[in-house]
Amino acid sequence: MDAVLPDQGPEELGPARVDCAPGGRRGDTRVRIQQVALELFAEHGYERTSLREVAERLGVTKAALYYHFKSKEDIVRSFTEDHFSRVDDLIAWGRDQPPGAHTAHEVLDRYIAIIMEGLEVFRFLERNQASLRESEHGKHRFEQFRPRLNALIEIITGPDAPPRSRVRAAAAFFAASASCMVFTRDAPDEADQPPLPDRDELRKIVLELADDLTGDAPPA
Amino acid sequence: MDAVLPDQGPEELGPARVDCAPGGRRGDTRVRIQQVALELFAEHGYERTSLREVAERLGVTKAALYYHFKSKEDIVRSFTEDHFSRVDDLIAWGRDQPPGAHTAHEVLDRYIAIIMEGLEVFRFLERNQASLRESEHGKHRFEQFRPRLNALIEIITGPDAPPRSRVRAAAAFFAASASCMVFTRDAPDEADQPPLPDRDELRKIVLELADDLTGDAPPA
DNA sequence: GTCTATAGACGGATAGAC
DNA sequence: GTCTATCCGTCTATAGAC
Repeated sequence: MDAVLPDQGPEELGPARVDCAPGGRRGDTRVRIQQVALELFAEHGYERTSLREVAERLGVTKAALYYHFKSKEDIVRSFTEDHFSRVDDLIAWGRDQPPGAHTAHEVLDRYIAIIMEGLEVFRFLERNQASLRESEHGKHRFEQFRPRLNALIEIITGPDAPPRSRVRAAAAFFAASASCMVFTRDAPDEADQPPLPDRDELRKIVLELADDLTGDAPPA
Repeated sequence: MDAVLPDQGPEELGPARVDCAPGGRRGDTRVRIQQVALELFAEHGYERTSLREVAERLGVTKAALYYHFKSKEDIVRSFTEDHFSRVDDLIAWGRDQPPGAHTAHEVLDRYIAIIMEGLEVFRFLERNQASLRESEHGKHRFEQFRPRLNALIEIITGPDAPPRSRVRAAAAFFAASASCMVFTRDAPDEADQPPLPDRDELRKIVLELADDLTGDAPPA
């Protein structure tokens, strides 16, 4: 309902991930809610996960969640806005750079870094696109992928690029993010036959592949 | 609950799309339900779309839907199983071919054809991954993407391929399907600034890009 | 800061008339 | 084949005690 949200909790989620083992410190309830909610929303789906389940997993009641967050959507916003901010910052940075292959490479590299540091959030966004598209009264819930993708494409290709260049640039971002998701262990229980590359290797492979997509000459 | 589903309606959904203009023929209620449900599930999300909405859009009542389909999930199954069958057929075909670059190219080409002919279904699957992951009692609702992706990768790369090849093959499929989705008009209302390539051009661009990802030599 | 209790709405699904 | 009416479950969110 409200347009502005003036930071309504004790502390905000840090750089993408929080470094706390499942030990026993207190005062971190808000963060624990975010972690559990993100995990369940990504694994079982936003709509299919009730706040009762989140609360139970935390050993509290539903009502406790409403002390820390004003709604279910608000929990989502709390861990997605950081991710979107990073992409927005990247777009702003990219627009300030001199156009060319070097900037394109740098943007892809930083984009991949954002994805890999916020993998859980990205997984959630990917798998719940339909739930996040629009709120019940026609207003946008969260700013969408599309405008950001277009902005990133334009940084890579420059303005008024031919369709082929634009599609390939888009493909680079799709391939990069999807590859990071699929070739990273998701739930520990899944028995994937093929062995996964470690994260550094994966990152190198993905960056190379994205460069191949954006860097080459027009067709013969 | 039941494992087998012995075809429980008048006619089954034809090859991906049905050729009927919005005229006034009858006896097609089952197909109209599928079309409307698919459209709403893809646009607003599976969980967020109630059967009441589907029925209202069709000018019938909820109960009428239950004459044609035994549950909400069953509607989804009716238009997704055809899509998955096509992919499974492609996998079977690919395994019968002699391994090599030519087969890889053919598989990618046919995969892209499947995506582009069933774009609405694919859009639905993509945007509702979380809803389709598992049913409430731990059983798989629909066979998943992952095993099929692995099978396709192995056809492209051969068995025991190094991570780099596997990631690039996967990226080819991701990039191909996502590009088809994004560079095809979705809802007619959206005002996309950049002009879209026509479908034949898009298909050529996407196939070329997928070939680039799978076809080249190992790194220097 | 967390609890109990409940309001209030809406969902999927079914029974049975026509 | 479609309708009316309804059952029963679950959900988000809130009120108010401690």
